Amino acid sequence: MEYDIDRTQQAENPGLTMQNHDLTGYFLDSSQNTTPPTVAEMITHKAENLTASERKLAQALLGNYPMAGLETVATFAERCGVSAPTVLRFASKLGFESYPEMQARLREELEARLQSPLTRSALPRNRAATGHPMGVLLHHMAEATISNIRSSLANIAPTELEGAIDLLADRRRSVYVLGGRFSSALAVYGYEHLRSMRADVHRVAGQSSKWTEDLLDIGKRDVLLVFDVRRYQKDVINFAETASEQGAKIILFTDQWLSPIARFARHVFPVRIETGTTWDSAAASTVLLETLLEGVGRRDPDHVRDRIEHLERLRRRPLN
Amino acid sequence: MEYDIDRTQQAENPGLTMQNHDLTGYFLDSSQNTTPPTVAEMITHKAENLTASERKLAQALLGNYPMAGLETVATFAERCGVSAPTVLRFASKLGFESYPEMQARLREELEARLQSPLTRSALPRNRAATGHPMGVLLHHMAEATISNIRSSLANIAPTELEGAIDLLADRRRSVYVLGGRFSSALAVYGYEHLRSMRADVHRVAGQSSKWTEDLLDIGKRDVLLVFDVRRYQKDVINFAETASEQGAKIILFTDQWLSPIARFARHVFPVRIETGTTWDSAAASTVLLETLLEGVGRRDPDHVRDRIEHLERLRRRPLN
DNA sequence: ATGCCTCTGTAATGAACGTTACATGAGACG
DNA sequence: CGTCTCATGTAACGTTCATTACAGAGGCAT
Repeated sequence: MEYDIDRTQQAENPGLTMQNHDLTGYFLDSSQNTTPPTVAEMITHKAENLTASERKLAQALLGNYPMAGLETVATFAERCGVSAPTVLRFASKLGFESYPEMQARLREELEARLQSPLTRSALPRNRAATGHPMGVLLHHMAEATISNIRSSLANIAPTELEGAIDLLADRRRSVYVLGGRFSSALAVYGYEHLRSMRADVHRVAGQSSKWTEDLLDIGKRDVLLVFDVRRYQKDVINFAETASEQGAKIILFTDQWLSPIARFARHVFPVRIETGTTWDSAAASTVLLETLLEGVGRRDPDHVRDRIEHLERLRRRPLN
Repeated sequence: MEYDIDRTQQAENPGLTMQNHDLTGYFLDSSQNTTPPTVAEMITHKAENLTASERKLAQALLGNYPMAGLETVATFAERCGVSAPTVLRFASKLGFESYPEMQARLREELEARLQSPLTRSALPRNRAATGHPMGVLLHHMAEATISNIRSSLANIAPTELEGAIDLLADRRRSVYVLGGRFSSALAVYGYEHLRSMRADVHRVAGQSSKWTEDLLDIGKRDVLLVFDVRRYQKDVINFAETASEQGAKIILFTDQWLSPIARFARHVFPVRIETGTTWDSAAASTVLLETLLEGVGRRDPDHVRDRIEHLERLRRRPLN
């Protein structure tokens, strides 16, 4: 949903430290060569300058890449029959400030590699099949999204879903729905459905300065359904935090790197959002939301049916 | 220099001490299963016995599997908003003697997965089999939606998509976005994206009596992007008809039975919306919309990039 | 409302870690 | 043969880690 200029997310490790949302550097150098070199590349690049012991380390790392480098200094050194300081000198010679920094880089590479097993392979396969570029795009988006849906929903614990349903189906609780810039569409969608199933559903919308008024009423019996994917929005986070402090139960839809709201949330649903294109996708989130809503509806089908019938009757008699 | 076979140095007591965590039933029923259960499976197995905080950890780990579990206790805890001891209790409840032991297991899984190049994403396979009703629902929704996406996008003519992209990417045209009750979420989503890519995008929203004011300005150079699925909304149809009479080009997202708007529309995108549940699904429409938006973005990537960069710069300088 | 019990965070502790300074050893060249 | 240099290991340091004990908080049944 948020524009993800930096499609290959290993560049700045989006979730761990969401420190700077500065994307200027990316734009300026314009070319597509923005991904930092992999550790493997760094090794081959520096290969000639390595000493004998360091070459042993290099070979071991490349041979069991990248897992060997994710172990402790002592273990890695022991495995290769060298001492700990040699490992540190090795890392430093590659250009890292510290050993943990090298590990962080290795982890990022690994994460990127694990995240898109299907996404990456989807595009090359069908290029021949449909000659038209738009046909290719259609197919790519379909497959990427399907991959996201599969892996997202497979990773949702049924009991977790059930817990969220319990909260939303509890008619004694008020429900507040909130989303960020792009995820507000999900908020709208969830709001309209909940509204058709139960009373006392509120949408937190408009200028964020007006949200404060909603905070007035949120108490410990209430539920906040909030959508927040990268890049996580400050105002949304603050709202959730305050609501949490006032005792509200929070249900969070976010991406796999977890919005900071996850800290206050009672139920967290991480969803895959990448499609290998410029923008992130809301499709998998939509499916999960629909699943959640369906679950809410099934909790008390009679009540929902009566309510919708009532609504239909009212619609037939217009106000003006 | 030789690799140490016994990589996990705590293997001195291979399993003697983990008797108290009862896994016997689990091991026995799975026939010739010689490989130890994955951590993911252990989580699923113990899901019901987990406390609220522990469930957050479980969700986070499954959502970013298995990298999240390879971080330090403190980091993992911080990300999920729980304390370090909770993480340790979580690991212990899963049946591990210590946190590093769980990490070792995760590493082994990862290593095994990396070695086979055609790694099927190991995760999605097992969840549907769990008898939990919510697990069944999740699986059903996922498969139904996937089927919708496949058949919807396969039936979209690439040239039709391209025509719509041409209209939306043409910056000389104004764009108006409109949706019905439930499809307004799609309208919001499309609006926000278009808005970030180009100027002169308008959302037709609020009370339908106020829509008339928008009609004042809509002329034959303009584009109406409208979402209308069953049950087709009278006010939306009327708006589209009038816009059409004033010469606006209409792009319609609808379901396979076609909203009446299809008769005035220049580009019609019918999407499957049925999932066999109480409500229709917007997921396939979302994917198609995202495809369309991606296409618009690619039409003039430099302009989009500059615009977003500008937006970022403005964001960094808040108004108040 | 009251008391019990489970869940959860705080704070302290010992161990393991990455890191550094320094000593030792091997090889190169005069 | 001596000395200089670079590679490497040893040992000690401060830091960060996982872990544990304990006390407070929150929910639930009575």
